[in-house]
Amino acid sequence: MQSLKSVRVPIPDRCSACVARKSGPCGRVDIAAASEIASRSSHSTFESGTEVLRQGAPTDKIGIVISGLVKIVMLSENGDEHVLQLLHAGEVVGDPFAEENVFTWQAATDVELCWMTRASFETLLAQDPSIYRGYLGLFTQQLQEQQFAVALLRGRNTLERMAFWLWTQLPTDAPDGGKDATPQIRILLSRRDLASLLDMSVETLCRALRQLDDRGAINMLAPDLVEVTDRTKLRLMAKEHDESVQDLLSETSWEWGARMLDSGATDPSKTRRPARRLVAVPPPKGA
Amino acid sequence: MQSLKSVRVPIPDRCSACVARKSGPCGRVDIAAASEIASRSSHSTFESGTEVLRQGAPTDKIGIVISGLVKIVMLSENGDEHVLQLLHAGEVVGDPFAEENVFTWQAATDVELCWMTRASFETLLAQDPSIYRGYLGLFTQQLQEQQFAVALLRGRNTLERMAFWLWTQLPTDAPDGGKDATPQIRILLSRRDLASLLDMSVETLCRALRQLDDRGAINMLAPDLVEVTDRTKLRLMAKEHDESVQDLLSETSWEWGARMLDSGATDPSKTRRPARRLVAVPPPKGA
DNA sequence: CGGTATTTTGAACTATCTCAACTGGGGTGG
DNA sequence: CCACCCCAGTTGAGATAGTTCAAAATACCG
Repeated sequence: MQSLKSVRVPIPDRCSACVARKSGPCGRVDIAAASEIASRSSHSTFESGTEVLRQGAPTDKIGIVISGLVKIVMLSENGDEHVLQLLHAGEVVGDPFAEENVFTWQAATDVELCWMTRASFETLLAQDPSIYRGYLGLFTQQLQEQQFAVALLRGRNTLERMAFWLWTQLPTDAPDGGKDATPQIRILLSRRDLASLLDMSVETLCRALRQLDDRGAINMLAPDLVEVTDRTKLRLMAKEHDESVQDLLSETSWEWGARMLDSGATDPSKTRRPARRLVAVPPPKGA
Repeated sequence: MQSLKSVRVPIPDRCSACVARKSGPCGRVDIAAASEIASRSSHSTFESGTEVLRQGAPTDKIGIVISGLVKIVMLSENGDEHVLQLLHAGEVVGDPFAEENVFTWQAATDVELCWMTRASFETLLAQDPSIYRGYLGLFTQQLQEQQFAVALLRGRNTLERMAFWLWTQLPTDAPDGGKDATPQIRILLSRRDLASLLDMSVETLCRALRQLDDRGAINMLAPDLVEVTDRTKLRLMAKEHDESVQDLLSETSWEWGARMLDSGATDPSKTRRPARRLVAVPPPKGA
């Protein structure tokens, strides 16, 4: 609806600088398709806290995050909400293959989105096969992120989850540039949202942060600004032994296959949840 | 490698009775493609507890469950395992789009699988576009199941999770056939696996079952056989108010869009985890 | 049948939640 | 400009769901 009247023009201004061309789906399709997308999409903004798509509503459109943070929320019958996942710039809002939204998408900060109707999307998909590939990638990514969200919660206590989350928020770049520089993390989410994402109460979240501070892993400069004073300590407190995982997480790209957790020690003797103890050494009873 | 030498023969015996033709991916492709699949695939069996695909290993093949139960397991560094999901007949083992397996797949019972190398699979995909569609469906399904697994754990205490899981295991058919017949559920999983799936300790799992029995929702006929004496009570104890959800879960089909939880009451005032309280009524302090 | 593995029960312990009170910044209006 | 309120964040203390450890009961299996 903007000022685009031509068909198959070169990519319009709106898109040329867009994140979706770099890391998002638009970067994976050819020029013609990209300009098709451009002509069928439009931008809009949402204030922090606003509902973007509602659970149970028919899936009539999908969007790409241009800026800000979108949270995926599950509403339960009794009216409370569980934040399941966060979406960053370049990621997709809505589930294009479902008939009805399974979850609610809400703006976690002020958000700018690029919209497309589902009908347009499907037409496009039928027209241009190059989009298929981008699509599969899209899906792979969503699946992986969900898997990651699960991995975040399973087998870690509150402190570990907090540490782990901070660990994932660390800027990925600087093993060389700022080796001993202490990186800072700005927490965009409210305590409530973050607590919900990490599946703990707000109070416990505070205490976890405090403890990380007390133990010297971080330094709280302001409620929403954390300085990571000891990367290694943070990683250890996150029960994260594999240095490489954090890098993986920051790649929001289509490429990141399914590497992720690696290791390999498969002790076939125990499948359990708690994982408080390092390894279950059967107590040498008789001896 | 079996005794198939012809190309494009009609579907071989091995496939004609296969579950994958009904509910699985093979049912969604045309005859030619199906026979291609048949010629490129082969069966094998795994004993209960055996590893089918290993976390971290390159994704060289994928499979379809013919019979038995396969569990998706996440291994953590410290050596313990978390069961994330179960796969039934007709569902897909392995992640065809990832370079490396993110998780481990293990036989939860004795299992029969239909294998195909990833290379074969990709060739096939390139050859026959009808497969694409089935594939997207496949992915959608996997995504949804993961979402469901999350929904299972979030916002429910141990008893509710136990009840909810049993609820999902109820046979879907009988609103008419066996209205007041008390359905029985055979628990194929070991206590340990089930506990891990539901993210609780084995002991807590036992106690939850006991409590469901004591309160009259179920009747434990044997450790692995549960009789559901009161469907409604079970549903209520599962904090599941929507009657239809259970049906959805049993549809292992490609069709099941993204219906699932519905309701709609969005109280924008609270985003939290615990959900013990029904609705957060702000205490009328002054009045 | 005896031995081993699984499931179940019991009782102490603890991580996390809940409730309640306190803090501090930011706006508003007098 | 100050007094006030309001809200998000923080801290404290008691309550509790769920874990852990240990032991008994039951099922499984050659």
